[in-house]
Amino acid sequence: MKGKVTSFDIAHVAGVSQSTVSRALRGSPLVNEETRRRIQAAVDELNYKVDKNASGLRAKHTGTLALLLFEDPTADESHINPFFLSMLGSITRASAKRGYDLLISFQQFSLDWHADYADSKKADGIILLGYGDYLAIRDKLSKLVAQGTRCVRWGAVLPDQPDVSVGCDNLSGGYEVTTHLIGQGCRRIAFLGDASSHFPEFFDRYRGYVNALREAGLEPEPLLQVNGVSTERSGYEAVETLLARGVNFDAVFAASDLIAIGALRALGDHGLRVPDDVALAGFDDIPMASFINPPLTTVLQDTKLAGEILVDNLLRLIHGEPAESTRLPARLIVRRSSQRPR
Amino acid sequence: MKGKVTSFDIAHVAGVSQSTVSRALRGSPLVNEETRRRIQAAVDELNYKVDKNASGLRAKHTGTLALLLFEDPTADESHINPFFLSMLGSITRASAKRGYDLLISFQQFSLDWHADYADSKKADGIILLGYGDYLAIRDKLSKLVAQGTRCVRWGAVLPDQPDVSVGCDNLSGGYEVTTHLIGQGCRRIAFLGDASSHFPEFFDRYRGYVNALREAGLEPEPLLQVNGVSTERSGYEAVETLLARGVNFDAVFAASDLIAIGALRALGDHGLRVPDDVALAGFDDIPMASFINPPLTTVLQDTKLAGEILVDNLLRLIHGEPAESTRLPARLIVRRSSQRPR
DNA sequence: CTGAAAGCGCTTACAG
DNA sequence: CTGAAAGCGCTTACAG
Repeated sequence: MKGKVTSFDIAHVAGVSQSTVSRALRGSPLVNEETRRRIQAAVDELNYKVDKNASGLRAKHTGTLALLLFEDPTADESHINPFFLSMLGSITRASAKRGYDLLISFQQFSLDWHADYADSKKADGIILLGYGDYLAIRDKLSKLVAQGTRCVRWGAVLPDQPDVSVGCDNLSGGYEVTTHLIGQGCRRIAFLGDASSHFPEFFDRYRGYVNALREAGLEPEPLLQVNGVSTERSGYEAVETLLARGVNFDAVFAASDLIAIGALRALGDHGLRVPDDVALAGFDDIPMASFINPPLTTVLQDTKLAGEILVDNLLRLIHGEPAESTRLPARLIVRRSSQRPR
Repeated sequence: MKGKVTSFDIAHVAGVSQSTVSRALRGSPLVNEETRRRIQAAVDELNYKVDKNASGLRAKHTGTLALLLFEDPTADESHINPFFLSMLGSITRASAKRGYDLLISFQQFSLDWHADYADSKKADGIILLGYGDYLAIRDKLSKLVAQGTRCVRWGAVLPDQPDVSVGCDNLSGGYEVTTHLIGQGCRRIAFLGDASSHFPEFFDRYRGYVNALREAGLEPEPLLQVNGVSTERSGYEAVETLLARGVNFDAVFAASDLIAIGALRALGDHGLRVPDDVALAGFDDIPMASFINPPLTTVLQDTKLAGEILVDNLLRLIHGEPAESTRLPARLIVRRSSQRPR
């Protein structure tokens, strides 16, 4: 077909200079209303679109945001954590609403993800999303920020972090779940999930759990905590570890819903009924949580709000404005899995 | 900080011309091994990345693919169909593996999605994904293809379609589900989902259902078919419609798992047990399908393979090679929801 | 195998 | 309010 239509073609049709076309299209106030109208007419007629590469090259910004979804390498490759999937949906909508495109990329946690995006001018800023070893990426984060890369992270809000993050109030979430389990009469509550500063979100949930126990006059037992990442398999194995230890427990607080779902299976396979023999609770409120049997008690994180704040903070950074890390409220959702017979 | 590092900086450090740097980086065979090594060293040292905007502008391609996920406007806004989410995951991985970035965009079905992407040179080609009224977008598809836009679609493979698509064998999927239900002793099988050429995937599933019925000497009854889109709400309402019609049924074949899940709830709310009173089957095998109670009989579509073929076909189109529409096998997964007591 | 040079389509000072 | 012109950082004929 005929060559691509450029701003020069528009200029020709509208009887103005190319500079004026560019100004009009960028919404500059310096353009006469009548002129603007003529240009718009030509644009519509020729179905013209600004070439993003050219404008990006010249103006040094791209109008796109990059979402790096990094996954724990131990996770099952074929399924993405549903929780991140809903974050992804909400981030996509939030950026679209603000006129930005979203580039998405799945990263193995181990790879050199930091250099990839903003550096090559594909995006104006990046959003980091995923579970993983925080301590392992901390230095990269610092370097990124020092280099002037605009980035925001979904995850724990820590006192001395180098970057801007948005996360949920994991501490109070963990506290509420545990308090609820105690209220159901549980006294020996296991915690399934890593509990170290490598995984600060899980750690905060764990600390909330410890706080609740202590408040009720209970002491946390090391044998009741089993490390694990956010996968069903990990949850399944954690329960088997617990069982192999021969320790008694009347409730399981899983650090994520995926862990809880795996735990539920393992409990069932070992003849333990939920909630009759063991009360169970998770964290995240993924869509599946309300569909499993019994429906899972868990903690809802507001992904819609999170996506919007993440994008807003990133845009603020891009525009050179200050942005603050934000901790979103966590809301306990009680379902059947934790309701003990009285 | 110091200005951005460009290919000229690399040329300077490596002691060659900028053209040679560009050639080396693009993998041209015209570059001496030793020269290439020097250039690579300089690239590593300065942490240089090719500017995508500049290369895209010059070379007229972007190295990115766009994924347009369009949703039925009637669908619940906050949740994306889990099936498309897994397609999204597999498409993302497939494009990454082939060195392309993925731009994603959620479109309201009604909007002017066709013009948005390839036109503005943001992507080399687009992938269309989503349920929706096929007849309504057909003209747009034709126009797109006529304009020379490279695009592939996930969906029904139709005899006279203007574009290249990849879909599953919905006809045989529908046939197998229905045959299975008949094998369980069901004789009055309801079909929940639109059955018209507006929704060719559902329609093919319906036609498979009809074929299976006829083969068994049963005649499809209009009263046993209820229109609906792929949402839980729609499934819930479809069952209520069925009940309101006062028609007898001993099985429900839902055109998608989401519909089946809604139907399951409605059946339960009306005191009907699955599978004892009514056998139930869905389509898609979303992750939830195996977690609900009872686990759902459904049809598995291989999303991993689908994503790869979609991307491969699109790249073929981009490179000016011919690409063929592909129909993927559908596999019946029998779970408890359809197993009638004998 | 390598270099000098044109040009991709914009944006944005600069000069009216 | 508008135009002429420079230049963003590459790729790719063209000429050795």
